[in-house]
Amino acid sequence: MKARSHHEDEQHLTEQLGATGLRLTPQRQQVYDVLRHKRDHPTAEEVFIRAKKTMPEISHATVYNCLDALVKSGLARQVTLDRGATRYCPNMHEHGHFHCDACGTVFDVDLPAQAMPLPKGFKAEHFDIAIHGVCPDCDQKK
Amino acid sequence: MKARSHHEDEQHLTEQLGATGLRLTPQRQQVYDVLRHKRDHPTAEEVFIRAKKTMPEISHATVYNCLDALVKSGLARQVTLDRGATRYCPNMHEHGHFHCDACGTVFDVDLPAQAMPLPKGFKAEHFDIAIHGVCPDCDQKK
DNA sequence: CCCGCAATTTAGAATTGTTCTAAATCTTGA
DNA sequence: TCAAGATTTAGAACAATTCTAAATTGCGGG
Repeated sequence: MKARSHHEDEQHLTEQLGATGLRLTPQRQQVYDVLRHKRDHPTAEEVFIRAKKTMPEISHATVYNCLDALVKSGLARQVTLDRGATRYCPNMHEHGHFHCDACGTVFDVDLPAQAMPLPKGFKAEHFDIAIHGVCPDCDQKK
Repeated sequence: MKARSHHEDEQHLTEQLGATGLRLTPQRQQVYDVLRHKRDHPTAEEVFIRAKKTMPEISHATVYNCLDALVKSGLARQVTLDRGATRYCPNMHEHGHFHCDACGTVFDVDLPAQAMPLPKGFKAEHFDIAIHGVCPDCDQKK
């Protein structure tokens, strides 16, 4: 994981958002910071709660707006598992998500960069790989 | 796709449910029939509407219960894409789901049976592969 | 064959997650 | 400085799912 200075970070955000026709606002900065600060795949609600700690006036709708903006600009990914709330992940490196059925934790897992062969004519834009199972910790505790 | 007689079908259902400690009820049969009849990855709501055509008294909660029962027993799979409602798929053959961003259709796509290497200690139970892109039809129309 | 228990279903309320609305605020470029 | 467009806000509205308590069903034992 390459570290990035605050300034570089801001510039990166501005660029990526700009390319999608969006602005960098304090709220979007804040939501992005929340995602980067604790990469535990929080739900929109969790992001809302964390963001409020340093930006108490931020609203629910804004968090959804910001998350959507980040996703559209390629700064974050949605992670959907089961029927629960959608989670968000700022790791844009190619990876999948391992969900531990015992403790609920979601882990990023590297994937072999393999071409996924699709039937003729299908144009893939994006892959989402979710794996369900038991993580090492929970497996041992059994 | 191997055809199955109604009788064989019922026996298969009874067995699979039984192995999970569940009974085969008329409602579960009906929900399963709905899934098998039109394999377009319906949401719980859509299953509810279709099931009511031949079983008008069936309730919302029962449809969720039946779908859960089928999933637990390995007779159907959940398909979660984006933030929308969860969809259901009676195809238990190993496959992934291609979602066309243009027309919204969900296609079953065969996957190469490849071992997905996981970090040490992780025990995988189940893989879910979702692919976003454009289907051949929509790609041509552009 | 009937009984009682546990599983299941039911209607509807409650909860949770997400989107919408209209008004206020902020930017940006002319 | 101003107008136009983007963004944020609070709260209502909507959608998806789960819960609840009561009624029904169906199997195993007597």
